[in-house]
Amino acid sequence: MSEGLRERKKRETRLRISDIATGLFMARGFDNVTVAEVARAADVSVNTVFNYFATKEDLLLDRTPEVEELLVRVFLERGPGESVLQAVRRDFLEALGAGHYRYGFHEGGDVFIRIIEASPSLSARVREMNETREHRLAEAVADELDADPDDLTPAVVAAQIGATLRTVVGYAVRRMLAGETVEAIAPDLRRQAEHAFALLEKGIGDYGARREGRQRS
Amino acid sequence: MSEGLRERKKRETRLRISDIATGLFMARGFDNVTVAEVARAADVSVNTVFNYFATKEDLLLDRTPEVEELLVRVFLERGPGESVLQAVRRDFLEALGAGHYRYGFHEGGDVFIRIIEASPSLSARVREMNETREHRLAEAVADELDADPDDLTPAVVAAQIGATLRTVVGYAVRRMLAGETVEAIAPDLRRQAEHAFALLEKGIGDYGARREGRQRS
DNA sequence: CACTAATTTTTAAGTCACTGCAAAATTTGT
DNA sequence: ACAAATTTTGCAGTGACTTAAAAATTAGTG
Repeated sequence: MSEGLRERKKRETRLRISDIATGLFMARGFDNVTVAEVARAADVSVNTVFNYFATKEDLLLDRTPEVEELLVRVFLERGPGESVLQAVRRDFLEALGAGHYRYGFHEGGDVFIRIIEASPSLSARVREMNETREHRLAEAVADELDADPDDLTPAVVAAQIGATLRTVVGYAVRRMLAGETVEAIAPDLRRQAEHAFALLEKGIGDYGARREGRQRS
Repeated sequence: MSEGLRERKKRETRLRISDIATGLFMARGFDNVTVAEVARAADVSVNTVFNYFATKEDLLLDRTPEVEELLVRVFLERGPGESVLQAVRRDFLEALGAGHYRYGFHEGGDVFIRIIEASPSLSARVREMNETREHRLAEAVADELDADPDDLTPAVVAAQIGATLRTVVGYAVRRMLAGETVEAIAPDLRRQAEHAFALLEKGIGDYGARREGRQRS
């Protein structure tokens, strides 16, 4: 009784709609494709589309939950003695080195970036995503360090880390929009990231560092 | 030949629409008021409303340009030896002390905050505003220090300052939504701001400090 | 004042995301 | 095979926003 016909069909339909929508968006841009077209191409009614996806933006940005939890995960899985900032920087650089570009959403290359950058509503969505990503991190940090509810430090640190990350990613985005590949940018990007995080680290110090002999993972 | 009838009427009409819209939004919330209602109350057609304001959000957030240039102005007018961060912090604390709450948009008290917080599209607009505010600051800093185009430092610093500011303001907003007045929050807010900026300062140091004998204002 | 050009306002018709609801189709368990 | 639960669809909105052309207003000139 792992999965009934109903569940399977739902999963398939959802995936089909999302895939077809993404394809159309890539081919013609987000704002030049209507939900009705997506529905027609996926052979469902418009209402069914909205049954699976709350907004048109969700058709493309379906993995936002993962992105929003990314920093929390990195924080919770950080090594002994590693500070919040150290963990994020390490994970970012690892991702960069491994070619897994999880910080620029999607491994699809610059196609997604172009779609998002060209659409105001998608850009707005990404900003929202960044915000909640920082809020989640702040929560997690405050929680694990059981900080005083009136202590803004977790929120400040999370926001500053998020700001740094966004700036560095923004740099990469700009160069990718100019036509360069991730591989071509990587060395510069690494340098910029190290510099940007260093700028922040001297201020944050070891705040949030997990104490030795108390680590989780 | 200071101002013809036509210009005066335009100015008046624009102001009337904006004022009436703001009044309606305050009374019944942003999403419970249609543009058609605003138009009817202002005794113009819907198209005239859109003639003056590009979006419904602009009916309320009409002063965004000022907010977006705020940090640039503070930066450009900073005193001798004062760093970017020092200037922003000083201006923020001055505003707080003087009761001029220009960092929490509008002196109207918590009413605006409530309207904005209750409306997703307005919140999105505020996020966008914050972003361009940081971009403007980054531009101005890079410009005045004539930084290398590949130097991310101005952008990183601007983003981190913006993040800090947003966090502190967010703290105030939360307490105001809980019913407290600005005056009641002020002391805590001051302390939090000093702490948050201190957190950042140790990392930023004197970056962006105007060199002695070279100031502008 | 009269008359024309420029500008603003309105009217009308439409697009598109998204909602609510009831009917129809499908799946499930028995 | 039948009834209950669930999913899909059709239909009729709502509301922000666009476009284009007609109508009203204002400006400038003789």
